[in-house]
Amino acid sequence: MLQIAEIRENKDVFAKALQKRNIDALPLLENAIKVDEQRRSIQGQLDETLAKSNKLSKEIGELYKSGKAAEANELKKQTADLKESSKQLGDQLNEAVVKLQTLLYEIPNIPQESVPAGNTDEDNEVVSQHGEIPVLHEGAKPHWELVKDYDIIDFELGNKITGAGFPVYKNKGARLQRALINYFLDKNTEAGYDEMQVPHLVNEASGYGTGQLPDKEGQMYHVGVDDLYLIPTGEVPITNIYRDTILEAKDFPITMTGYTPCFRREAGSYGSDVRGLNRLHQFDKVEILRIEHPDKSDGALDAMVVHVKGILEELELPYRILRLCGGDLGFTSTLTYDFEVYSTAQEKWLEVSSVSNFKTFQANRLKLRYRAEKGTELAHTLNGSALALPRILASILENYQTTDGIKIPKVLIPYCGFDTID
RNA sequence: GGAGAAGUGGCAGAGUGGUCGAAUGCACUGGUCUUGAAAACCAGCGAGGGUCACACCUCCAGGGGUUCGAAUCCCUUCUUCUCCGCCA
Repeated sequence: MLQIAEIRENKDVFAKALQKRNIDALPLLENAIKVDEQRRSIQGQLDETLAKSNKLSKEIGELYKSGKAAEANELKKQTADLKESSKQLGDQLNEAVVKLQTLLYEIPNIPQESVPAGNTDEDNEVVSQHGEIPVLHEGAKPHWELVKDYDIIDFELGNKITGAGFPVYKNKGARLQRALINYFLDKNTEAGYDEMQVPHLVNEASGYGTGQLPDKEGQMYHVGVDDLYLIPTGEVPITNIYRDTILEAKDFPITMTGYTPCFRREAGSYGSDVRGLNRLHQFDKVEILRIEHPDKSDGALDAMVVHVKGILEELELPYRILRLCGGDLGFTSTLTYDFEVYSTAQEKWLEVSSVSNFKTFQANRLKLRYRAEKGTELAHTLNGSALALPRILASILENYQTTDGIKIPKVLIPYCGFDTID
């Protein structure tokens, strides 16, 4: 959520930057400013009323103490009006605050200068491409056939137990899955990220903190009886560790990693995009997060990109890096790099990581600040996947297939304990 | 799940209807002293709104209520602790 004080000062700049998202934000911003003015005016009146009644109350107290009960009772009569109007003003203030809040929730984050203009994922800018796209043997198959042939992932079983999008990983498939999680966590902790193991269900406040609520409510599974949400990403619980926190400047940077399953309803998805492992209701992901001083967040994003590159290089998968265009940029992000791995058998690029700088957008909701020279300032938050499992798994299976079985990438062999799936 | 107790500033811990945004100690910051450090002493030190800056307003787990006035009384939710029960 943007800060109203910032909006007040940078209305036109913000509106211009938001054009990259193909929205005309000026009316939204102006409306927010208007409501904020109302809010401040009401607040002023309320404060004045409260100041008066505070003063009266003090006088009444002193009169009682000095035994002048009659005079005190006289003053009491004056408080009734004040009480009534402060109640009314309080209600009005509340209304204005909620209204402002609602408006602010609707305004997405300001894209950075470098974000390219564009509408859809076709307009994303390819920053770089790496690795060799392998030439597969005759009759190479997409992963959903391979997993059947080798009996390592069973979608039908998942259907039986739960429903579509909840696969069962079997034997070497399960082992490879575990290997990937451990490998990713090791890479991240070697790079200095502190490993966290967090709850997989979160409360409403956490959902608001990272921005899943109120707008993406439909994407999360909700446990009604206990009013808890299954996490759609580890970002939610891990970032919320620092909700309502004031850091010291020396605490920066805070770097964390964690493995969690992720649960997404994916309402409205269909077609070949959801085939096999391409889109699931439950999947595994290892996440990296950083909390940074505002001066350092741009550099931190670059460092995260380098880190994810390193992992993909080790896995020897062909990949490319995209800078998301304004139309494809997530609501809460100022700048996002997507990593896509090439699936040779499907002949398409699969997104395996998304690395973003949210600047103060999440921190404002989280009330995540640090002590600055004077007062407190909002910190910057960043996160990225390092990495999401299913599509990495899919591309390993597809790109490493041979007529003698599926080879395991060298770095994973020690984690798996085997070098071929056959 | 049942019974009881409790939730106050970074931490510890006073405060049970007015002068309390809150004693005191620790921690922290600045200063004096010292060759330097420690100790001692002096000063400062929560957050949010508001203002050019003050003033002023709000916040003592969350929400609601009583009262001229609430950290303090009442209701409710949450959390923690103790005992009992159940249990991976």
